[in-house]
Amino acid sequence: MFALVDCNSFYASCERVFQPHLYGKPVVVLSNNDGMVVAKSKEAKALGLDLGAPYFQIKEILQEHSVYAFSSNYTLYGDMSQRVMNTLRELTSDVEVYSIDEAFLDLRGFTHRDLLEYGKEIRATVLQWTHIPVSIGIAPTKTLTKVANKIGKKGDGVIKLDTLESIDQALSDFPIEDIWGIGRRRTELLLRMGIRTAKQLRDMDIKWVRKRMTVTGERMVRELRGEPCYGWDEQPTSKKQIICSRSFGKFLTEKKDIEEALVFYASRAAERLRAQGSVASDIMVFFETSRFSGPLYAPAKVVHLPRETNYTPDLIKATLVGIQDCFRKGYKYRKGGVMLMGIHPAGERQYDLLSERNEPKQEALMKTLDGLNKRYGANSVFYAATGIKQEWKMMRQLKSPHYTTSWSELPVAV
DNA sequence: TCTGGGGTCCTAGGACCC
DNA sequence: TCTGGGGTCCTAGGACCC
Repeated sequence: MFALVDCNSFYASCERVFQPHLYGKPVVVLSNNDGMVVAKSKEAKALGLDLGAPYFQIKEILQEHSVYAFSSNYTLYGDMSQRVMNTLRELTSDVEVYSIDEAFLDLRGFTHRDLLEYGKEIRATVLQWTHIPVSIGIAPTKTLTKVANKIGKKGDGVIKLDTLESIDQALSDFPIEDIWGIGRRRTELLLRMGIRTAKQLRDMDIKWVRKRMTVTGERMVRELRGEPCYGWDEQPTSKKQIICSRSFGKFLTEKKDIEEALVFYASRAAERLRAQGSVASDIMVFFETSRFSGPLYAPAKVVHLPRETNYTPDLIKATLVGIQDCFRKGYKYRKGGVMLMGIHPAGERQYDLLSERNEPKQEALMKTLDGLNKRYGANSVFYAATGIKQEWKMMRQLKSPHYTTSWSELPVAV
C-alpha cells in the first residue's frame, strides 16, 4: 500500500500559520507579478472565484468579500514545505517528495498496522508540528492514492481504499477529468466516447487506451485496476533542464533592459545548476511581447556553449550573444528567460586539451559566490551586468515577510 | 496599466548510415 | 516501367503535472 500526503490549499495555509487571525477567512495567493490567483483557501473557493482570472479584474470582488490577497512568497513556502517533509520523514522512512506540497509514502512494510489509524496519526502530527493541514489517501497504487486523497479533501482528511468494493465505489463517482494523468485533451476525447467516470475508463479495452492515449494512458488505467506501474523514486533526481523566467515588472523596450533581466535569470539558473553539481552544454534565451495585446514577437535562440560549464560568466556571455541575435526594436516586451539544456554531472565533463585550464580558479570563485549568497541572503553578491535599478523586477506589493528565512523578518511575539 | 513559473515523458518524422 | 529495408539519433511538438 501507498499513501499520498497533500497539503490543503498549501500557499494560503502557509500565510495563515503566521497570521492566525486568517483562520476561517477567505485567503488567496497571487502569481508572480500579482498577475492572477494561483491558490485559494476553502473559504475563497466557496466564493466561486475563477482561478484563471487576472487579479486586476477581480480586485473589487475580492474587496467586497473581504478576501485577503497575498503576493506569492516562494521563499516562505519552500521553507514550510521542508518542515512538512521532514516531519513525514520522522514518521516513516520511505518518503518520495513529489512536489512542493505533496509526498508519497511507501507503506508496504506496514502490514502490522491499521493504516487508516496511522494516516490519522500522521495528519495530526504534521498539523501539530507545522500548523499545515494535510489530506491523506491510502491505496494500492499511486494513481489510486490520488483518487483517495481527492475524496479525502472533501471529508475528514484521511481515506483508505483497499477493498475491491471501496475502490469500485470510489471510481464510480469519480469524474475522469480529476484523474491524475487526464488533462483537457484526454477529457475531451473520452467524453466524446461517452466515458465519464473513472470506473468506465478503468474497464475500457486496454489496447484501445494504448493506441489513443499512448503508454502513459495504459499505465494510468492499469494503476486504476490496482496494478502498480509507477516506480519509487526517493532521491530527488537532478534536473535535465533548468528554466528561469519571469514576467517583467513593466514593459521593456530597450535592449539594455532585456539584457539586465536575462543576465540576472542566467546567473540564478547557473546557481541552481551548480547546486546539483552539473554542467550544461547549451543555453536557450527567449523573450516575448504580451500575448494579450499588440503584435506577438516571441523569439528564442539556442546558444551552444564552447565548453560544458556552470561558470556564471560563460553563461552570461552566451545570453548576451543570444539576445544580440534576436532582439528587435519597436516591441514592448513583457516576459523573458533562459533555459539550460544538455545537462550532465560535472564529473563527466569533456575537457578540451588545448584550452587553458582555468577551471580550479573559476570553481573556487563560484563556490565563494554561492557561499556568500547562501549565508547573507540571495543576491547579496551579484554581477553588475544585472543592473542596479533593476526596473524589470516583478511587482509584489502584497508580499508577506520572509518569516522563517530572514533574521530581520522574524515574527515578533508580544 | 494589469493574464505564472517550472518541470517530465512520449511520439512522429526527418536525417543519416549501412 | 521498375528505385530496399532496417536501424539509430535527434528534434519539435503534444500532453500532462503541480
